[in-house]
Amino acid sequence: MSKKRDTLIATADRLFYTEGFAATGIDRVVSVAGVALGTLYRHFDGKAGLVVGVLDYRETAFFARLDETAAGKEGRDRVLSLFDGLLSWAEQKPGNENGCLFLRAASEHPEEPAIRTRVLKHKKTYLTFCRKHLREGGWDAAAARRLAPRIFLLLEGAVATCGFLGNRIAIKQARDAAEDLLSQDPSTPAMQNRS
Amino acid sequence: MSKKRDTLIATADRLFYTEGFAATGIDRVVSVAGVALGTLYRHFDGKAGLVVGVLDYRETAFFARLDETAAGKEGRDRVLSLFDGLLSWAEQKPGNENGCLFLRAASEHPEEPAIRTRVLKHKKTYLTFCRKHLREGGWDAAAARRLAPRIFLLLEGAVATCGFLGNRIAIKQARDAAEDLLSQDPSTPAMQNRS
DNA sequence: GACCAAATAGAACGACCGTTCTACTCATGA
DNA sequence: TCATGAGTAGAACGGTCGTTCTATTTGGTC
Repeated sequence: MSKKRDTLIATADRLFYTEGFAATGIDRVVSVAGVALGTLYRHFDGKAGLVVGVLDYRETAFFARLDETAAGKEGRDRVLSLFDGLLSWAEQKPGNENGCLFLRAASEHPEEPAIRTRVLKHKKTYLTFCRKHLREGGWDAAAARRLAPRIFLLLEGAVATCGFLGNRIAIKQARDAAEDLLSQDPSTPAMQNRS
Repeated sequence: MSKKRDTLIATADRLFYTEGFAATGIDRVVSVAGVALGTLYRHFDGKAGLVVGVLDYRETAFFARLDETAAGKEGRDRVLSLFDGLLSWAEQKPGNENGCLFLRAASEHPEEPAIRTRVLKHKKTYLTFCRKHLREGGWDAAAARRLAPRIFLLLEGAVATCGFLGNRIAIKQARDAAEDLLSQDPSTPAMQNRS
């Protein structure tokens, strides 16, 4: 909508991720963004509102990237593409190995209901997103419901360990584990076709 | 060593974990601990020193718990006991679902070398710890080196998702995945015994 | 009893924080 | 033409932060 608003979100997103929420002052955000302080308060409900705005922006961009990477893939590849999309997202900018911004936002604002509920909503959406890709990959509803939390856990584990193992290795480990997990499960589409 | 020092660390550990590092002031720590401000500065090199002290304390307590849980277990159970130990650690106190304190410390102090190197050291120790348990469970050096990062990733993923799925479910998912992963690997001790 | 290290309370510091407010500019459209 | 809404610069606010310092008291140990 508003150009200034977009600039503020993009700037805050970058600063929050590289320097942390508490360590990034509101003055710093507006100064780097080249926007007046009053403008920020016109668009957002204080700093907490800005944080929520950043998370909204992140979520749509992230899931769009995953959908983009999954386009055209079928069967097991469609599920594994979640890891490929995550890798492309993580390598978007150098130094993108500081963990999940949503979890960091929640842990830095334990008493901010607006932020915590926003993070919870994101994780719920993420889990549903995994289940949807399993369905689209050929798994039935029951299998998708059973396997989705495992895929989700591997994705979250990959992000958490990126800072230590590096993006490439961490996500590859998770992807390989997911591959084993999918091919070993008795309800994989391949097995269903065989019977 | 010093009783006051221990009290400060235990108090800071609790406050840092439940409320975050930046949100927990030094005044708050000494007030809750019932210790004078000067005493804190006699024992620690400022707030950053206190953070490192807390991480040191956490690491020894955590690995001690894992070793305790692994005692007497053999083969695959010895490796899977890492997840049981993690669960018992997480359920030690109610509300212990706020992610890994080490990763949170690193992400809240991006420009504090003492803290970041301490966190890096911890994760390296953790990975080595996983490898050691694989060796003690009967895997050879090469297999342990190959499987350890995967076990590590599952453990980290479990901690990351505890806040969303709950301790019990998150750790169970990770444990089950590890079980599949170990039994599927061609170099498991059980397979070696069979040949 | 004298000594010394540890612990205490509390003030003071400079710096930064998030937020609010005022006064001014500027473009757009009725 | 002028009313309106968005943006700007900058001051001011009360508060909190981490750190340092002083002055005093405790608790053992020679």
